[in-house]
Amino acid sequence: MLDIKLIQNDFESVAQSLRKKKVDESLLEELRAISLELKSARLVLEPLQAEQNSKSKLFGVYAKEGKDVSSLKAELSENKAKIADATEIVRALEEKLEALATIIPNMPSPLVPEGEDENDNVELKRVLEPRVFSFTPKEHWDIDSAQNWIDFERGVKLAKSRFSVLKNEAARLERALINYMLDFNRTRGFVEVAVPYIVNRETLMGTGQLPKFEDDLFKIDGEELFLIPTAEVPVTNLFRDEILTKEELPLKMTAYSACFRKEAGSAGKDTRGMIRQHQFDKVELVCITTPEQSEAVFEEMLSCASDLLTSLGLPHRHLMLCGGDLGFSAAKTVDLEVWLPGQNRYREISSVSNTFDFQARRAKIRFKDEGKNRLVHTLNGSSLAVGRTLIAIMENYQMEDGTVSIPDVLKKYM
RNA sequence: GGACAGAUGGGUGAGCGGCUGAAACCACAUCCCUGCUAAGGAUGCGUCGGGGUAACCUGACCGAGGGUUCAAAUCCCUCUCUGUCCGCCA
Repeated sequence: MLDIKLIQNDFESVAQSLRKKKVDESLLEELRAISLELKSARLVLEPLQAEQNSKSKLFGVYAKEGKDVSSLKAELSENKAKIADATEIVRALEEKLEALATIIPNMPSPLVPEGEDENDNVELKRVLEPRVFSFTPKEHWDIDSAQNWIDFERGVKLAKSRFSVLKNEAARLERALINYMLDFNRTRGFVEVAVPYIVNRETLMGTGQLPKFEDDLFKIDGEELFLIPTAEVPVTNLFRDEILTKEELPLKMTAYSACFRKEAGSAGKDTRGMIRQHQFDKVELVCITTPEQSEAVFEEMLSCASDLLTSLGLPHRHLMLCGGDLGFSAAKTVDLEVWLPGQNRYREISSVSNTFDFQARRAKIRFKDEGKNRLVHTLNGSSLAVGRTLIAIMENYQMEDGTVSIPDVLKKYM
């Protein structure tokens, strides 16, 4: 959620910033109008409440002293009706404000480049040279070994399209990758946590998936519960409604989880292979920091994910997302794209974002700083999407004879 | 799923329909003492918001939402969650 006060006091800078993200300015204008209306409506209500409070206290005193209270009682009853009207006005405005404030995305950081979509993202750097093949590398589903590793048809039989089954080395590689990534992150100071895969509405509001993106989530029938689209949701919300101490920050956490996404907007995209599934495994990084720490921690997370790819021998590049491609909650995002020789292109495998205080304001995560409560910054990043890492290994480590070799660092995990 | 009990500030935990935003203790912060010493003493200390340069004034909040009342943490209703016992089950 954006800072309503900032919208009231410095509308132009908020509007300017959100233009980068292609936000409809009329929404913002409306939000400001309602917030100001609400302010004046409260100015009507509160003196009435103050009057009611003080006179009700008097009532008690009079009654004890045996004085006549009938005229006072009449006044109070009359005032009570006024309060009811004023309260209704305030309540309705609060509801409107809430509805609007929760669907407006975060402001991009000033460092975020202008741009419409993914074509305007800015490449920051490339790490590792793609391997030169003496044969034409195949896409992962065409590699001979894959016939024995991934069963797409039976995944569909069990659930529906965009589900698959891993077998043999692929199943073991998946498990090895998860363990390797968690251990790697632990050496970088991230504390491992294991969290629920099903969460409630408040939790999803906290990180920004709700109310706007309910269509992207799998909802449990008959319950107000949803399958998590990423471990970012439960891990960040661990501290919802809490006031932390400055000393315990930054909190650096890592979690493995399965992730569930409806992929509502991507019909027909990546239908072949394992790139885009309804269920996938991911190891996530989540950090909670003071505003002063967040930029440095962002860099730590980014290098953690990038070094992980490097340690696996996977060529990749860093992309700074432009305003138009930035997610709802993010102020700044750097994507890591891994080289897929079979597809002959880079594909997203990790995304590291700083949301500044956007999620913290929604989730009410604060810390005590010299007696004052301040909002924390929250950051999240994948490290890495496990299924895509598996694909990347298959395509980058494929041999001419159709087998796949295993990166050295993973051998002890297999 | 059935029966009962409970939900109060960072924690434990009092709370009679008005004098309670809330005792006490712990934790924490600042200061004092250093002949009660792994101690003693003083003061401060909930959250969010409005007004004011400031001292300060003021509204809401005691799981959530309704209701009764001039007045509700306190009474009534609904819901959620937690605990205990029973049932079921990894």
